[in-house]
Amino acid sequence: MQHWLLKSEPDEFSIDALQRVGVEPWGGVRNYQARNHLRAMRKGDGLLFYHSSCALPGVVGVAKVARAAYPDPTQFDPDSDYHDPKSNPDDPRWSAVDVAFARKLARVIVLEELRTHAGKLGEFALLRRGNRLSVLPVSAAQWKTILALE
DNA sequence: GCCAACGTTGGC
DNA sequence: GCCAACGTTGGC
Repeated sequence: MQHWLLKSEPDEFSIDALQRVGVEPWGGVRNYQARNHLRAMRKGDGLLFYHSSCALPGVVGVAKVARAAYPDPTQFDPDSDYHDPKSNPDDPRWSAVDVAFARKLARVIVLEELRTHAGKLGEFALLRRGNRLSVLPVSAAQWKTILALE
């Protein structure tokens, strides 16, 4: 099983919102590196759910990949904010996956706390300066370390 | 609201 | 293919 971290702005879509709907299509990603991570996901992969651009940025829950990558329908929807007129329907540029709620953490593991464990976490894209990717790979060791903080 | 990081765009 | 301009992200 592989592991990933998904960022979401809680004002847009929070862990509570994911809990309510159960399964959510994860689309609208318009960055090639993040897209490639989506495409590498397999059904059953573990996901850390991270709240960004908020008062307490940090890991708030665990989710799973419910469906591997498929063409993101929003790229072909002229009414969508994520519409991409340059995407070719015969070779879609953007992908989505389905994300299933697993559980909320007992407490928020805030970014600040993760930084204090930078040594144990090793090379971790989330802790790098200027990190702007919304989908990041997480190693098995990092997964274990982060959840052990809970 | 500020600012650093950095991806994308478009002129040349 | 280079590079300046611009837009977006996200922590603070």
